[in-house]
Amino acid sequence: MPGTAPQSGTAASPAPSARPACGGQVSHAIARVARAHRTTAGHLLRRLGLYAGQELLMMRLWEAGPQRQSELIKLLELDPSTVTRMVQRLEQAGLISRCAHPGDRRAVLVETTPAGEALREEVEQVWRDLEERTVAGLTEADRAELSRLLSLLERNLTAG
Amino acid sequence: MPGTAPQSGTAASPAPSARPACGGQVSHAIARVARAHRTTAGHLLRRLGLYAGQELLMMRLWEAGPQRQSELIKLLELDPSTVTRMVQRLEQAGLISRCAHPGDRRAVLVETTPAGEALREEVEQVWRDLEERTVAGLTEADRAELSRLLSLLERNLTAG
DNA sequence: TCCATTATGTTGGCTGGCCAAGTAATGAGC
DNA sequence: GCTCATTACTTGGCCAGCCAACATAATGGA
Repeated sequence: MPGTAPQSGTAASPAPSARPACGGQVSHAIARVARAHRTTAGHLLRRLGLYAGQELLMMRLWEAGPQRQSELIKLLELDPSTVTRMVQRLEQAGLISRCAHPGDRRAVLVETTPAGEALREEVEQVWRDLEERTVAGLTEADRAELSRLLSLLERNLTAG
Repeated sequence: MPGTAPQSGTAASPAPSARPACGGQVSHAIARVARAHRTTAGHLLRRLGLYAGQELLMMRLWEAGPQRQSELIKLLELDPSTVTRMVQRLEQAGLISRCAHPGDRRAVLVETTPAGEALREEVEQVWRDLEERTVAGLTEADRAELSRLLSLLERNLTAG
């Protein structure tokens, strides 16, 4: 019961939100970490004129070059409608351009503009900073272990 | 300046064989796991008439009883506007009710309705299922290690 | 050749979540 | 009492992301 002495004070010696067993130990932790992570990324990216999530699309284009939207959807594992709108906004922002696919009139080819290309270094720097900040204080062994465990979780959660 | 060098001071000894480390090893993993986790939770909750995120608010109310909105904001670490709308929707769904705080005419007291209370067991079961599914195949030691590492990440990311 | 199936993308509608700006009530200081 | 900062909450606007329904185009089979 949280009713016991919620009166702030000095008792907060351990972790701030000391939340003993309330069912979803790891689940809660994942959710909290992920939100903080996304928020941090969002703040860093906003100075570049991007919103969290958009940088992943740009990164794919930088790495793999012009692609059809369907390819981006597969790679990013997003809903088609999400990518459609993201592409629309990035196009309006002048960072990417769309053109018809020669040979498949259904498809849309997406590619970066010079302005989009110009962001590459900064965005990659943001991600390096973010990663560094995220795993600060962890040993190499810790990082490897964390990657291993997260991979297991991802397999668990994408299986069904 | 950052030229073409692989950057990063720490040696990337772990083979970047298949998935070339594009900067955010852990960052990417966190993002992917969290999205899968949230999506899974969303699917499970939808059968109960809830959206991902709403269950956390309900859980707080179940555990701590009627509360002012400002308290929920602090506990959930959400933006005030987010909570306002979440509360509006949950009220419209008949799961919670709002009433004026006696003694502070600014504040709003939020409490569960019988319909909201009736969801408690099912939602808690969903979270148990979700947790079980998330950490399936991990040993007790793995789970403890994962919790420890995630706590460190959270501290890193909420520090700034 | 024609038709059903599949692939590609779009729009509408709904949510969580944030920021910025604004209203109303409280409380501290003078 | 009066002023002013703080607190509590709301609204408008914007984004990511999902589902459902849709129109178009390519493909495969009869």
